[in-house]
Amino acid sequence: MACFPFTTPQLSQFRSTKTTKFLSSNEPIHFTEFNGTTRNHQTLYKSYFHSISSLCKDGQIQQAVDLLTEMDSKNFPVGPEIYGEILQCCVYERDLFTGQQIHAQVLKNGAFFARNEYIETKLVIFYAKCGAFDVANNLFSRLRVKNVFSWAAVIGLKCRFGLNEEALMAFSEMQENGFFPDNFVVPNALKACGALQWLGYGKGVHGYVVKVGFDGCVFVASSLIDMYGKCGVLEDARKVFDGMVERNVIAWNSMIVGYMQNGRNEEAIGVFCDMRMEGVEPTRVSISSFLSASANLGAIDEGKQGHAIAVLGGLELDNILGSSVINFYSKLGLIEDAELVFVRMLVRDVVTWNLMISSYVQCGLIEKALNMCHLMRLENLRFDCVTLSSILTAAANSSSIEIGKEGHCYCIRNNLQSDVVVASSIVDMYAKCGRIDCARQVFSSTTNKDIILWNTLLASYADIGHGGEALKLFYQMQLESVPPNVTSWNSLILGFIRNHQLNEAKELFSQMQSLGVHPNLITWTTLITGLAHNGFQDEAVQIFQKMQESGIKPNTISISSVLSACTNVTSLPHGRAIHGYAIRHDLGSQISVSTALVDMYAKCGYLSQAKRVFDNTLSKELPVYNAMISGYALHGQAGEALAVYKHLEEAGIEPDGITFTTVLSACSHNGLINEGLEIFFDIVSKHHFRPSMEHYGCVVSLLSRSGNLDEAIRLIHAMPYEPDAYIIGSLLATCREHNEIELGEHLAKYLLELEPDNSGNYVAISNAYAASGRWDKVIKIRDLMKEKGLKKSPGCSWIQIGEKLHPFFAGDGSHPKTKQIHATLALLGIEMNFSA
DNA sequence: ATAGGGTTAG
Repeated sequence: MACFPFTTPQLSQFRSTKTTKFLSSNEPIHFTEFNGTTRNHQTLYKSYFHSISSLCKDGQIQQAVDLLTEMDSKNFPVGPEIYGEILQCCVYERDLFTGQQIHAQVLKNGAFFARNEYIETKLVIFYAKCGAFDVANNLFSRLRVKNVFSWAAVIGLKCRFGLNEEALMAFSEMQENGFFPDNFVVPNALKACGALQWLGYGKGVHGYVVKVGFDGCVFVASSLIDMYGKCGVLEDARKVFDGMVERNVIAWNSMIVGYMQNGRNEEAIGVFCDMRMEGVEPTRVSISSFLSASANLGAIDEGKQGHAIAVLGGLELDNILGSSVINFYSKLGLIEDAELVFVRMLVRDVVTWNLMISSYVQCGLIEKALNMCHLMRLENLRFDCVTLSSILTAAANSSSIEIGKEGHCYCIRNNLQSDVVVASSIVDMYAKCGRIDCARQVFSSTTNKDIILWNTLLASYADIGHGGEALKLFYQMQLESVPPNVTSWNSLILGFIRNHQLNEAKELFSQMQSLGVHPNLITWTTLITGLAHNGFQDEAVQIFQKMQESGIKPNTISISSVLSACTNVTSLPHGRAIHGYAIRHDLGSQISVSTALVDMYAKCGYLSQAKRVFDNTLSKELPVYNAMISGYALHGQAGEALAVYKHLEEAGIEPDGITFTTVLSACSHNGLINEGLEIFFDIVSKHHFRPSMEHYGCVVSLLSRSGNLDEAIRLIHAMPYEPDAYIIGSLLATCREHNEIELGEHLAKYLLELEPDNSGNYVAISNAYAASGRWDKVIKIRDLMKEKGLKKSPGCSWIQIGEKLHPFFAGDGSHPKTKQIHATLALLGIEMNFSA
């Protein structure tokens, strides 16, 4: 029998008026059932109740409990409403412990209380709100009389535990049992629909809302906007939003969030602006969503204004808003600003730290990232999945297997390796550290493989040119019901390109289209780069044009890629046209484009034009210097190459191995012995760089070309590498020029012992003989090769010039370079015959 | 009722 006049948790929304409302109501208080009730008792009871109520209202829960204990010790009868009041206070304070004490007292007082509908409902609500999942559900299932409020409590609980399906099942069940959902449960149901993206169910709830007239409730309307937003149906979200008579800031925020989370960042920013125009004060939610949208668009001015609005509005930088600001600055590469915000934040949680760590990793500042991890530990915060995936990415990008293994071990110890994102990072780390075997092992031991995990391994095989293995994986993923997406296809294509199987790559490209998978910018760029690097320059340019015809706009990477195909005089006009396109689309000053342009003009022999682009490049980075230096080196202008190298040093940019190789080879080809040696010494003493075999090779060739054969040989002995075929070959080449026949024979013998099956060595030896006019030896070497069944590397064949046989990088006529070579020789008036 | 971080392809 219900004995308490109101049992509405809804009234909790009007907490401050509740007790007065009760005391002024005319409803009877049913404590006549207690013995010896008198007028006096009633007054005293009322004053106890009033005191407990006020204490509860002020959150003085312990004092309220003390009064309750006092009543109990005086054997003063306690009515259900007092327990209810204290329980409600426990709900507010999320005080599970005290609530449990009250529950115990209720049980102690016997069946009247324990089986009181009001108290039972309150207990369900109490346990539900305190997140005691099992207790709340058990009590609920044992309720004799369920009502809208207890249903609402368990549905809300299931929602908070992310059990959205269960929540909706309960929502349906309550209706089947004849209860009509009120406007307090509906938002929970809608939230579950949004989380599950169950648009149909959500629309059903919307229908119900309209039917019973809840659509005027801002809570319900905001939830509808959120639900449609989460389901990606922004048009319907907008309709609800536009139809609202009165909008509160949450409705505005839901609309902004909806657009932002669906990648419609411009519209999110638009709604934010409308909101300000209407004079609605943005909250932290509005600003953090606005900042996310700005970050996604790279909208630097908007985002900075958002930060300013937050500051001016006096909004405290809590974890979430602070993280959004940091995210904005770091996504725009403004890492110093992100650091400033981070330092000024008063509280920092694991997300804030993770953001800084991943920002550093993305900027390649591995040391700083690891230092952040260290500081984070000092603040007693534990690494989570996100921290580890950033650390593993750092290890992958710097090929640091030691850090990678440490990260992997940490994951195993802390059970993080079952997270698919972490698993993908581990697989990628091992692959990028050259341990494809470990990558495969981790992949196999991961139970829940998602498409990204499959794609990670696929990309790993592709990267090392194992197209066949990639293809196997591609079939296997389909057998395991993971349909490949465009990224999978891209890796598959890349796998064959890396193995120089261009026809297979092109075949896959058309296959994917006939299967209805649309190539994206990356697919096209992969193909363009592959064609350009394998001698199919013209086709690369054609593919670039086809890409534009298919409506895909090139970005800086695809432009750089196609420019790398325009490196001969025939394709230069295309290159110039693309240069124009880049300028028209404001991409001409992008560093990667400038670099490609410098490279293109330099390779085509237009050095002054290359220099012009180089000089007009504002913030120069190492690659553009390297392109310029190698351009001069290629055309024998060692002096100019050295000048650019000096410029680079003055700019305070640290050269890399490629810089040294180009500048050393320029010196070597032009006999600039002093300059070359000086640079070689600088590599070690000034740049603290370990010279590679290539660097030694350049100096060996520099020394031997200038006649210092003894010095060259001494250097070979002194270097910390076993001499490779290239270095011996370069020495061999100069032996003939200096008539060092005996040394040459020695080197040739060494070369064949070193790699008896490398056809390149036979070519080098034969070239050396050709240089000294020993055509008989050239023929002998060719016969030796035939005897051993060795084939020349693709693109190299014997060319007969007059009576003389030369090994030549000319091919059998099918190689794309053939045409070029044909033209070059024709210019020299040389007629030629190719032989296989 | 609304808000923040990590993984794959050029």
